[in-house]
Amino acid sequence: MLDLQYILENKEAVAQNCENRGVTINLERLIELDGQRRQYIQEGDELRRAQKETSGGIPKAKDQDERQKLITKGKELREQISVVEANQKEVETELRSLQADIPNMTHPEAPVGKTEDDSQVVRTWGEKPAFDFEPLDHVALAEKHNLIDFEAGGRVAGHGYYYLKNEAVLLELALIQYAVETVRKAGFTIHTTPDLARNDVLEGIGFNPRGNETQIYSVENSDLSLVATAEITLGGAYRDQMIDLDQLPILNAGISHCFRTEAGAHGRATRGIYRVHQFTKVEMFAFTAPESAESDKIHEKIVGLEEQIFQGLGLHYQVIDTATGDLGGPAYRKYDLEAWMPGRGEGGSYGEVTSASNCTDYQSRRLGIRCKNPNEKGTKFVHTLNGTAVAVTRALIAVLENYQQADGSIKIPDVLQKWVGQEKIG
RNA sequence: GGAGAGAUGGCAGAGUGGCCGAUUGUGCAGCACUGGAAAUGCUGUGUCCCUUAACGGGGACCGGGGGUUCGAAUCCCCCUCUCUCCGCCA
Repeated sequence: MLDLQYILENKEAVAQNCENRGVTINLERLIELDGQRRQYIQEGDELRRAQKETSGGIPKAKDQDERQKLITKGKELREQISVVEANQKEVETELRSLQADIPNMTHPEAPVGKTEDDSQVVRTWGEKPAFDFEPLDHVALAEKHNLIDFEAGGRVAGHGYYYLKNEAVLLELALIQYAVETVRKAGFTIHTTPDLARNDVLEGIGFNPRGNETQIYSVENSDLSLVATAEITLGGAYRDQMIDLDQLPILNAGISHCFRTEAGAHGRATRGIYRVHQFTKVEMFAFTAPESAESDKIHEKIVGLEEQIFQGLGLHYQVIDTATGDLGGPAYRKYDLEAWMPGRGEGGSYGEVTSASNCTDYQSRRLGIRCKNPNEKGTKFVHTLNGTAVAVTRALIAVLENYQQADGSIKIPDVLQKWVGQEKIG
């Protein structure tokens, strides 16, 4: 969330930003509540001061009469304080809820626009493969080579679940190995992380574990949810921590399963494993010093690594600078890689394979992740960034569809062969 | 799952109802001493909120939440976490 003081001092900019992002917020109400809150704080502080004075005078009271008077006064003060505190709490609850609804500010260079179509292609790499035959989509390819069992997934867990089989399993493991090796060489510390997390961690990262539109599976009779990404666990790992400035940037990466309800996504193009309820992902997560220049630099590094991974796989992609209206709440700027998927839609189309967000201090403020500069007074919230190294299902689609051959076989990308242990499927 | 112990400032560690926002040690910063250092001495040393042009003033915070009391780090209840032992287990 944004800093309350910042919101109040930059009302116009915040309002304009919400407008650009297509988010409606009630700033007037927020300002009103802030005023009420200040008033209650002042009243409460004054009452507490009086209470201290009163109770402090009791041991020094010169006689029983004065003593009793002070005790009576203290009782009255206690009553008054509890009323003021209740009012303050009520106001703060509403205030915090409004505050949490305000999205992060936006990078000045991010393209302004309401929808996905306003996003900009920053650059492209590689070329669409030229087939002298009609390419199949990944579902047909998987069926042909016995790589994915959707029926069993449906029987066991329902629509949106699947079993990988045979070389698809080897490809999953190889993609993970390849991603892990790449980010590790780039200085990221690799982790496996919990697949569940506390709800307040989810909220701190910017996910809402409840409600009709939630993307999150929650565990009944607990305050835990299945994670939608290791971003949640990698970011949450430093909850309420103070990080030394000289330890930054911290570059972490994690392998996790990702669980998504995909509520509200029914009826959209969801053939095969493009949109599923569970997949495996290698995620990068960085904590940086709280300066935009610094987090911008790491943002470029993360996008660069994503590109390195997809270039290594030999997959044509475009880099998208996401438009304001399509940014999630925590993102200050977001780049997506969209790889070419020859079997997607009519005659192929680009499909999102990675996403890299700079969330500045939006997540760290709510998670309480701070750093201290020994040369300055006070503390600051660190900046956080996240990016996909490899989301297995999406990468798998791109590999299968781009590497299909005229003879019906599927070539294994060179960089994965050492882990898959063969050069082609079929 | 059962039994017990614990959670206090960067760290260590006192404190069992008012003299405690907190003794002390250590760490850190500054100053003195020194050719320089060590040692020593002195001074300072948290976070957050409200208020103020500023100096300053006020408030909250002893794992978290509630309660008792005129007054709580201290007493009571609930929760979380950590440690030890037992059980179970990949």
